[in-house]
Amino acid sequence: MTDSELEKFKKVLKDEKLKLTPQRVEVFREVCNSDEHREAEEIYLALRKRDINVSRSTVYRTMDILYKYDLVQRMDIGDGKWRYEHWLNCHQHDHLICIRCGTIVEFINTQIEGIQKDVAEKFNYQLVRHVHQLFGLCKQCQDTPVSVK
Amino acid sequence: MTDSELEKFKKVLKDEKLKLTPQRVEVFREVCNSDEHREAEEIYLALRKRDINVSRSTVYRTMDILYKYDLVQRMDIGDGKWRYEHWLNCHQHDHLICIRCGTIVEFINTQIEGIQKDVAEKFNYQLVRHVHQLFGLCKQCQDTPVSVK
DNA sequence: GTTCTTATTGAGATTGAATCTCAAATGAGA
DNA sequence: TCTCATTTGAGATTCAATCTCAATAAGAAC
Repeated sequence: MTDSELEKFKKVLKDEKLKLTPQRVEVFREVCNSDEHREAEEIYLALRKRDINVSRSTVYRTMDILYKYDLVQRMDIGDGKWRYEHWLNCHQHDHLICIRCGTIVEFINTQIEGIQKDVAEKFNYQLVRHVHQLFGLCKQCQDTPVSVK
Repeated sequence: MTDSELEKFKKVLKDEKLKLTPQRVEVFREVCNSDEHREAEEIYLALRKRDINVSRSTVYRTMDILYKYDLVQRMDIGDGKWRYEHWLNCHQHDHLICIRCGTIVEFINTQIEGIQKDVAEKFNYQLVRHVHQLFGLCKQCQDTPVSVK
């Protein structure tokens, strides 16, 4: 977590009249210091592993705040769990997801962004956000035979 | 539900050694005879409304079969519920979703399909499926002021 | 048509991620 | 330092989906 990230977080809390608590800072730090796409539960467990005591409830509530004020991005790959990734200083990107091992890779394609705008315009929709996920087998999983027990 | 749709369903059941039950046929009929994107619960309620008694469990289980054998398509718009649409004789398409009223519109863009293939290839992923959803405000919701109570 | 076997159904219990409740603790403005 | 609204933690609750299991029914064999 860089100083500027922390300052941005403090500013959001101040602007929204939310309190700066050690728990919120620790949750934000945990998210900033990882490039993974993790579930709330994984973030909670990572904090516990570092002997930082923040309740599950507070992790969920803090993730809601971070998402609401654009300090993290979240994604849903269809398994009923939100996955979070740090978002400050990031560019808009989409995801390639391995259906076997779960590896998530980010991709950027400006051409698609333009087409999306055209499609929305054609249907008279005012575009707000989008979800674009490609599911497949990563190289390693293509080359690894499925284990048979 | 056309005869050919029913025949296709019967063929799948036969091929997979699954039994042709009145409940399964009624669930399939209900899905075929609507162009909406509905949740399992909505399909269950629609059946009840027509005085067709199929349990909630059976609706869920039948939707699993229909999805598994490509007789319906399903989508997840991030609210934790699967939405199903009939799929036979349909072309691959993606969705525009109104974030206020929930209206779902389908769109097809062959250009994006090509780009997706390129992206997957670039990252050495063997593309299996994709999710592409555009969220925004439909024309009507743009023009309707938010009601204040 | 009858019998037999196995799959299917229905009702309710269970799961699991996320949200809610509420008493106790704590920021932060005065 | 005082005050008070906000936040926290622990456990209860929600809700879609899945599981369990006894009763039922499909459909193959005869």
